[in-house]
Amino acid sequence: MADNSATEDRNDLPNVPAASGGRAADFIIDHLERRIVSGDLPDRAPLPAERDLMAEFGASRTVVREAITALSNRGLIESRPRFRPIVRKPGYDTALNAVGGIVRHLLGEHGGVKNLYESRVFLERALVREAARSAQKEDIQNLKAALEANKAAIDDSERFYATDVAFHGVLYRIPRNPIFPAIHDAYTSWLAPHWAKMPRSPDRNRVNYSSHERICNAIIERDPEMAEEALQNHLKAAWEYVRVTFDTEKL
Amino acid sequence: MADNSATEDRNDLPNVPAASGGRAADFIIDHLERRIVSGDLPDRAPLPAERDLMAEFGASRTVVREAITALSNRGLIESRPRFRPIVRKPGYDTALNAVGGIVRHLLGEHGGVKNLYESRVFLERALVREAARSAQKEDIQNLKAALEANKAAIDDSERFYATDVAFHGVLYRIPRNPIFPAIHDAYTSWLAPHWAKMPRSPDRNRVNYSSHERICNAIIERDPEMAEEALQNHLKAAWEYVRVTFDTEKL
DNA sequence: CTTGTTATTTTGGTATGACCAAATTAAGAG
DNA sequence: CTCTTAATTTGGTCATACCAAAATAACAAG
Repeated sequence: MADNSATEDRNDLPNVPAASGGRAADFIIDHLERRIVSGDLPDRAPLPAERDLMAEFGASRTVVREAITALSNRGLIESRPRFRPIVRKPGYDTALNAVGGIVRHLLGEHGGVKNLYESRVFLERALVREAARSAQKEDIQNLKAALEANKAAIDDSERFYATDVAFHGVLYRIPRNPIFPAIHDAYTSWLAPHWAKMPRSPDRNRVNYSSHERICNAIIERDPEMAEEALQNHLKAAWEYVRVTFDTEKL
Repeated sequence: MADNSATEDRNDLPNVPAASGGRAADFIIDHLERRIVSGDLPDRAPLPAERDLMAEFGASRTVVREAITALSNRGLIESRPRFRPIVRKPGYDTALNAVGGIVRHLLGEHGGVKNLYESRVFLERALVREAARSAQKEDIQNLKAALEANKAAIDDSERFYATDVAFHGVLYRIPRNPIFPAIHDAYTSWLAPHWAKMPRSPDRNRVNYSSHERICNAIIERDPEMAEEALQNHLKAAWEYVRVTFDTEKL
């Protein structure tokens, strides 16, 4: 029943005005985007079926489909191959996640990994400095707890890695700016493939743990300079370990 | 002439194996992605026509099109409405550019702008500190030049803004890590809409200029502490000016 | 032979309608 | 009330057709 009316509707109800420029999909994209961020389409809710959307917008499936893939690529919806797309309200993590693909490529060339890692060192140096300057009781608490967990995992390299990441994660949470934890997640996920190839051992873990301890102490003693130096040494040492895992190529 | 052969070909030449999972477009996406990063499809070259691509991959236009939009959303190709898509070899800038859409939304809610701005302040504090510690002659030179240009533009608020941005940009280039300039571009473009609404005047410019001068001097004198403080004051003052432009909403 | 104009042909944007296979849901058996 | 099994949605893909804007070829004028 909607078949013949479609061609007619276009003249009467320009539901999808060929918005700015001429792409009809853009209109749908915009509209859905708005409905998602406004919460009208709740997080984790399934997106309306494509056929429903084409009815709602008076557009062809082609266009609806295009809109959906666009939203998907932007991280606003999550679409597994044959399943109904799921609405994903964007967060800082989603944003950084969206660039994952490109970053992965960038890491493949030049000093990609090195650049990324150095930026991380740079940021964390500032973070520990900030921590030493203004960490709250709660932060110190978290730091100590993370350190403790780290210590307890020295003999289990896999668990050690997790607690290692968690320890650094505490640092990113101290400024209480949600952007930083998101960045931390991005760093760990992007660098993970390389870190995975790094040789691990209880011995090595012990060294890392003591570095963490040093950093933690410097923060507790409110010594930014020492904290920064401790962290820099820590990460520089770590770099030497990963570097060898891909020295076959350009470093 | 190609009409009837199409259906036949599918049985003989499965050019597009329903790759991993089931999305045919993924295959094309992967393939093109590879050809782009490998330089086979040179930067700024026009992408082959959709009809050619469907011939090459033995896929329908629908699929080819989907692949193209995906690549476009990932920032690997640039597609203006009715024009031939242009290949864009991804750089760090492309990556950050790809998240622009999401970020713009995040800025709309909560303390979005504040979070972003604070992260910027945080980063730049570290940058000036680093500059004071290890700026090279060339960097100082650039800094001075940028400062000079900034001074000369005090009476032209528009040009002043440009030179202001440029001055800060020099800071991001000092660590010689291409990630930082990209971040700078991202910051300025994301915050631009708010900055544009900020009241400007030669008086205000003069104040900003002298802040820049103070920062520059601290760097030249190799005083990280002073440089950091000068920058922090500078950006904090700027914040007060932008804050009023959107105090109607939640700050 | 360059430059400006006007047909032609490409090419991107959109719409239809049709299939298939996997998902989802409804119906029926145990 | 659970477990199967049919019936129906729904996403993925294809083929085809049109239109309008772009790109290009053809051609006229200076």
